[in-house]
Amino acid sequence: MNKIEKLYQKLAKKHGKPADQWSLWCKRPKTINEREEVIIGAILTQNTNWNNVKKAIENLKKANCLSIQDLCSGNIEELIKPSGFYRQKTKYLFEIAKFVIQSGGVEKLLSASTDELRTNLLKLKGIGPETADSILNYALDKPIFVIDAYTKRLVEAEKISANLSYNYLQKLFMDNLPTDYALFQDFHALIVIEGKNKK
DNA sequence: CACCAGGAATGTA
DNA sequence: TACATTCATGGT
Repeated sequence: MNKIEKLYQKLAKKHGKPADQWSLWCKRPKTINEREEVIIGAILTQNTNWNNVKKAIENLKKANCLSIQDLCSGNIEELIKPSGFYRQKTKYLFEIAKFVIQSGGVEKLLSASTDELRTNLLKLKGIGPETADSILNYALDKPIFVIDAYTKRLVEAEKISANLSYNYLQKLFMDNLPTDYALFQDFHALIVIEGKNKK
């Protein structure tokens, strides 16, 4: 067993099943609506505490705007204010909503080529590597490993690698794990839980 | 009151 | 390629 697999075993044993938001993000299978909620959450959580994102999602839900279609019909800017950066995030949400609709909906994206989809997502304003990969892995069940600030901190702390660049770490994790979207979902969730846990 | 959270775009050198 | 700055709210 390599270092990455050992790390997973360690975290899985320590934390068990992911809770909180992760109970939705790691749910299998997900409904279309749940997948859309994950996409929206992936934008809202950019550099933002999940606690604030929850408020924004709750507001969207109450206003019946928590879906790709309904997103476009409400006063999103007011609703998502608690998640911060609300003006840009409003634009970003419209961008991704338009993209999903023009692609034929989430169900179409489920059968799309991962590489091609990733390239197209990265062309959208407001979608960088982490958000693209969160959407691919958590919303669309694609076998792509998400790298974030917690992953980098943990890799550094565990002295697994000195190179902390996004692409390098993503390849490192994916090369040392079986290609399994569900494993990737759980593992990344555990990394974040571990990071929050020891602060 | 200061700091920062599961990023990304933009500008500068 | 490598940094610095900006975007904004709410928790600690």
